[in-house]
Amino acid sequence: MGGEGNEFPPKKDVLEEIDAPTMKSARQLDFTGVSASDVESIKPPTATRPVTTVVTPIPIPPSLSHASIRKPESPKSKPRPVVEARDGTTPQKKKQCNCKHSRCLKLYCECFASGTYCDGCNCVNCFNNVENEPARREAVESTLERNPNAFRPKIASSPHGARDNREEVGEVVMLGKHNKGCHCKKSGCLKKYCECFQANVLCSENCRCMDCKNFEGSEERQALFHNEHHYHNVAHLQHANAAITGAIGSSGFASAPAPKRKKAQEIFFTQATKDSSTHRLGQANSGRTTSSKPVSQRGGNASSGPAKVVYRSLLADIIQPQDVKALCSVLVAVAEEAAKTLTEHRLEDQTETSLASSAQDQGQDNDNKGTEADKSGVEEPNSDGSKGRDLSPDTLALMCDEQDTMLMVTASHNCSVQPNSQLPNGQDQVYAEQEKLVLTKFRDCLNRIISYGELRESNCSLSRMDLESAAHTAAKTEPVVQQGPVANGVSQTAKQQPSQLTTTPPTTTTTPNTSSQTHLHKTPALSEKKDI
DNA sequence: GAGTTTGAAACT
DNA sequence: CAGTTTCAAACTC
Repeated sequence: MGGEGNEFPPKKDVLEEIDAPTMKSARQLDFTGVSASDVESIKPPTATRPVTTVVTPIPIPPSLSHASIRKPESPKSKPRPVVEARDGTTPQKKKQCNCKHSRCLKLYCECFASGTYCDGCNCVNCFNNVENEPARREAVESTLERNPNAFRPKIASSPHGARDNREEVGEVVMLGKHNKGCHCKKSGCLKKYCECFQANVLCSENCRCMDCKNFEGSEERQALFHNEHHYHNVAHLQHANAAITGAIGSSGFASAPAPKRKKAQEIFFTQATKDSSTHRLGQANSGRTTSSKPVSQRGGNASSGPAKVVYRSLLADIIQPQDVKALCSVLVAVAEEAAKTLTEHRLEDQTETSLASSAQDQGQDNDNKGTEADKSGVEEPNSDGSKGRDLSPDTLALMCDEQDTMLMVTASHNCSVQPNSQLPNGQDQVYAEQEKLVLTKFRDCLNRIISYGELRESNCSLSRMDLESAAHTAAKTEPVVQQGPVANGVSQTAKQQPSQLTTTPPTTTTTPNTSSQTHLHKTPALSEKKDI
């Protein structure tokens, strides 16, 4: 009838001609091909596991069946071929189903859905076995009729290709995405209810989930992984990273505090259709307020995450991009100044000593100027007219870096920092001195930031103690001071510090916000700026 | 282990 | 296509 039944051949007939060419076989191949190979290749150590039973895909059977089917035979033969699912492709774990009402002939049944016979399952009234092959076939047919992709792997291999190394989170690299996408509403896509999460892939534009936290850069997700897998070392490293990114903080560069980001990002990057963007945005919104963290966490499922520790750097929101820029400017200025004074000294010395050498110096100096000028198309970031007169290579390097970080420009060739190759006699000493100054300055700045972080930390603990002690010893006289460790000079400053900190409950480490930002501006880095 | 929650699949 | 129901896994207690 209607042509080869490319898509939906009349069942009965099909059943009989299945092994024929048409789509059936194609489907099978697809199914087996993908899942099998993928799975096989990805399958972790467990691959060793007795390749037993399961393995076979086969939503359909005739020809294949004999080959692939190992039969249910051994009811217990395979004690949960577990494969912790976190392998990047289709879940690929041969689990034992517990179906009761579906006869294991619907996609509800994992075995059936994965194209395998039930084997050693705990199902009731199971028809997903050789004995009931006819019924099974029929079921397969109708399932395919409903959804031709029903038996195809749900996870498409790395569509984003590039992502690879970016997101490792101490976990298996995430590849691919769910073909259909999930539709989660309450799980935040961080529980196994979520098919994406279960398959260990990030949610994608295919998803229509709400309040999704299964995206690249999601703090919740990372925290989850850390907690789950005890990645001691990695965890530390990533904590550090978190601290760093957190410090650079909300505004300027991506990573803002709001998780729901990824999707939006994806949209931008994929220049996505309005469509998807609305989706994403919708999600973002639907997922409770933007700064939702506190809210969503509490509001969330009672379970609210087994230990959903969301790490937030104490420096979060403190350092703004403009601060970084300012710092760079400062350093450049320092370098310039140092170079100026130092070279002057040097010139004086040299003129006194020998004319000959000075002549040579000048020659090279000119050369340098030439090259530096060349290099520094960059050169006037400060625009204060001081022109990089004699900017050292290091300074130039700094400037290049500055541009790099601030403008995300690949300075590649511009930054061809020639080490210390042909430097005139004393020149390298000047550079060395210059470098020293710059680094010192930079170190100072970092120290201040660090101490500010410590200060904040002590504030937090103080406020915590305050709350507690306030509850206990209400009208007592200043109990505080005894803060253990950091108390020293810090505690004092701490008191002058943001009242907000003392008022905010411990949980609110997540809400530094505006006020704290302003603090920063007058705290470490800034005073620095003023100095200069 | 029982009960609840969740989201996919199936159905209308 | 949207809304509802069914189902089994995931999760909680």
